[in-house]
Amino acid sequence: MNELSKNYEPKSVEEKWYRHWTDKGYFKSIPDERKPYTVVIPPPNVTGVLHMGHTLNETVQDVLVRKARMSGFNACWVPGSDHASIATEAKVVQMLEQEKNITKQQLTRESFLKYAFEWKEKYGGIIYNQIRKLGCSVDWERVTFTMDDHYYQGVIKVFIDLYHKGLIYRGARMINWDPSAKTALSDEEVEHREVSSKLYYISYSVVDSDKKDVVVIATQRPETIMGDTAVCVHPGDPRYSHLKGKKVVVPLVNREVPVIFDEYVDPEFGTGVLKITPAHDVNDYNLGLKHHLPLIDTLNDDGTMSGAAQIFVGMDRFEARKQVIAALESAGQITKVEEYQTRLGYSQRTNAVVEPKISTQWFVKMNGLAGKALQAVVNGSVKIHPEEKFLATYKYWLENIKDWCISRQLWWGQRIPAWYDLDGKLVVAENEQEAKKIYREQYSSDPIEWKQDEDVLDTWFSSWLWPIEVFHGITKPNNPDISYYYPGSVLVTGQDIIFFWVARMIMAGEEYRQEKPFSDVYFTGMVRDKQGRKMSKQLGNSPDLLQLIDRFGADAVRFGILISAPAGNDLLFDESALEQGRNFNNKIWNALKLVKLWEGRQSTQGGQTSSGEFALEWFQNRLNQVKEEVEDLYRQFRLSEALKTIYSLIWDDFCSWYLEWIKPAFEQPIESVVYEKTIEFFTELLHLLHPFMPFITEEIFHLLKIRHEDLTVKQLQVAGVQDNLLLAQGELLKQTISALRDARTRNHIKPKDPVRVHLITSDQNNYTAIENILCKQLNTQSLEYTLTSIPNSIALVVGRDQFFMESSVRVDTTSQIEQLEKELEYQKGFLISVEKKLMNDRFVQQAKPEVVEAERRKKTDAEQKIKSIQESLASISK
RNA sequence: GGGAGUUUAGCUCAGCUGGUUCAGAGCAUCUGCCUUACAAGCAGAGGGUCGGCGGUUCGAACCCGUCAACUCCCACCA
Repeated sequence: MNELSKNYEPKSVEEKWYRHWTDKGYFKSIPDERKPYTVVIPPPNVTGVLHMGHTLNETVQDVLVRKARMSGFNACWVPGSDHASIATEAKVVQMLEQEKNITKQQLTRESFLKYAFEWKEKYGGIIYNQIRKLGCSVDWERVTFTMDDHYYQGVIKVFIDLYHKGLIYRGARMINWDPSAKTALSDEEVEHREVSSKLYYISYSVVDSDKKDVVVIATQRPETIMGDTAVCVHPGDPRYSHLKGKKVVVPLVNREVPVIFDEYVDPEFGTGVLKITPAHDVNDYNLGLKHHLPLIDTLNDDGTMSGAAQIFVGMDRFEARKQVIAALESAGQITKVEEYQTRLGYSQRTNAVVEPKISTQWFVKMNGLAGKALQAVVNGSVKIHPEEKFLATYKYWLENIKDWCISRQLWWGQRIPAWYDLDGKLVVAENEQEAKKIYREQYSSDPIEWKQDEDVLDTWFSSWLWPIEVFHGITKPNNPDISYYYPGSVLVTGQDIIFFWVARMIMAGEEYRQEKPFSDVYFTGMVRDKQGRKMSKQLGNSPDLLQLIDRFGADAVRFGILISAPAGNDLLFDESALEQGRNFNNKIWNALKLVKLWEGRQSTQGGQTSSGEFALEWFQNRLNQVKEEVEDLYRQFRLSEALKTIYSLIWDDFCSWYLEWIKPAFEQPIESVVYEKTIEFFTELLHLLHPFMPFITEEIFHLLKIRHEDLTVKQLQVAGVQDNLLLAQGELLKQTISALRDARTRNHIKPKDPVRVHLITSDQNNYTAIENILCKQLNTQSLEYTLTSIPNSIALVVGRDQFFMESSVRVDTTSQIEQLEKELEYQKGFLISVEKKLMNDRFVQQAKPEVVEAERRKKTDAEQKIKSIQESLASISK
């Protein structure tokens, strides 16, 4: 036997096994006669590196996929990455400015895209390397990027299809404008945050009034007054009834605008007068439509004041606000300023304050699509975990959905396949030639100043096809892969993208495959730091995954993140969980070292047969029990529970109890039956743990003995039946050992000090099988049965039996009496409560028979125990 | 304004369809151990009236009501 290192060293092990697995093609999947288990990775954005949220998601997926693979499924996990249009474009622009001093305006579309693809290669590579280091069993031959040629074509195809179905339209609407990225955003890309602001009261003078009459309006955004085209009051507001038919003058620009009346206005708020800026507020826009007001767009695309504003042209809107306030103040037109809490919309990607703006964009009609996606979840065809938490949210969103703005004024993404002529006549087609052909057919002439739409599609307009197009299901709807792998099994993702992505994938699935994209959705929570804060670069609390793997090993990282992650709840990331994982690795490693000591040192006839037998049978049953529990936990997607269960089976039951029970004395041989069985148990434990910690389990699997197979693809055996009596006996044995050890500690008897153990029991047979184990664990020569109590000994009661521990160390009976009395009191109280129950007729009649039976057992048990304790007490007091 | 969730040991959380030998785990704390697998360890211990109040029930951490605190999501009141 070669020397095993003191501690487990993950680095070389992990590298070695990952290469071996991929060399053997274990993670590769092709359709066959087995049932598929399909998982598509939520493609990480190619904007950077994986963070802890990804780590959690990938780990969960890998556990499920590996478990499925070992359970006989044809497991297929598709890796990939997302072009993340706006996020990546913003990063590339930033990089170009900082590193190369190039602005986007200086570049052509083509040269910009070249830089963007270089970026994608670099960061995509980093991400894939991280996935690999983490041990994810993805099929590397299926790597997909959302801008791959086929994928690009698929997206275009869907756009054209929806356009022809009348589900995509183009029009001028009020949209969310990101002045930093200079693009439209969907509603979902806007994050609302509470901020302190001020409410300014501004007086507008009334035209043609005899007296110098004014109306005062309240606004948070004084800089928009240049875009005012009316002021509005409630028709029933007596304070303003005299304004009917009047006009007021917008300050600074001195434009006359009408006073209009609408019940939308809340007379209670502010002064009860609302200024109307239809171009820069959704409500004002709607009122403007209703009352046929003109639009004055006072903002440029970059958020500076436009020529239409007349004043402060070219100045950023926030600076303009200050200037407007100053100007109004010096004109004496600000009557009051109030502190005000409000909610502002921020761009999810650039963090710029979003401006409502009228713009011509492309939209998807959502009603029909949403209905199907709602149905799929409501009728249980797609199951959400944890359901209770997300079902209501999901339903509400789909029932109140608005049309989806899908065009983005960016370069990085699928370019909208629409062509316009000089007059704006448009044709949607796969390519320019096709478009031209259609144009000629429609208008019987060649288009003049023919141009393709400059915009690209929202990233999510490509992501929603992910479960289909990774198998080329859009571009080749009848190919063997899509028919075999679709629909997928489970989608594992963060709850933050339930609307962005999950709901829309279900829509696309129903629309293009007439079937859900997956059966289960497992939502992971958000990973926060120890103090509950979000992980962010600014706080510096987002650890680097590769560094963590380097320090703790991939298995420990997987263990740590998973053990603290109950489904759907946020988890607080703490390195101590990773340490726990690393320690667990060592524990297993050391168990291996122990077992290896016995290699080649077996005897066929040992002296500990009966005990050995008990230990073997007990552990076999315990193993069966846990296997069943774990299987059930998998079904419920309660992975952290499953891991905890296996952890304690290995650490406590296997290492602390079983191995100690069968461990031969120093330098003594082990009985060969016991040895063989132990190897078998160990192997089964590794097998159980493998989905969670693949590297160390594979390594030890091979170190334990020569194998002709690999654990990664070894099929799991179903659990055998369990003998509950034997399991109970095992528990009693543990309890007895602990109680006697406790007595030792309390009486300051060192583990090395020999003791004599006597006991009074009504059933000596209970002890024959475990006698040797007990003696070994208690460091005593033998177990001596007695009928009477032993004076000057430590008396204690375990189960129903009385134990007496004799030692050369002087025994302090007071503490012993105290403890027994405490125990007695508890048992008496317990007995009373049980008796009360049993004397209650309603309980006896109404409770389930098993429950009543259990209570009866508890009663006799308690009575026995009380009797034993009393006897022990009497013997001590003597 | 609407909706959802959380509240159990010092900390982070388990506790499945209500049944006191289930109030539990990990970490932290304390005590004793370098006992030839493991000090990243071993053997023990302490610690909670399960957010407050009320109810249903023979019986509630678990069901219902209510109050309080916290968190998240959604929403166009300037």
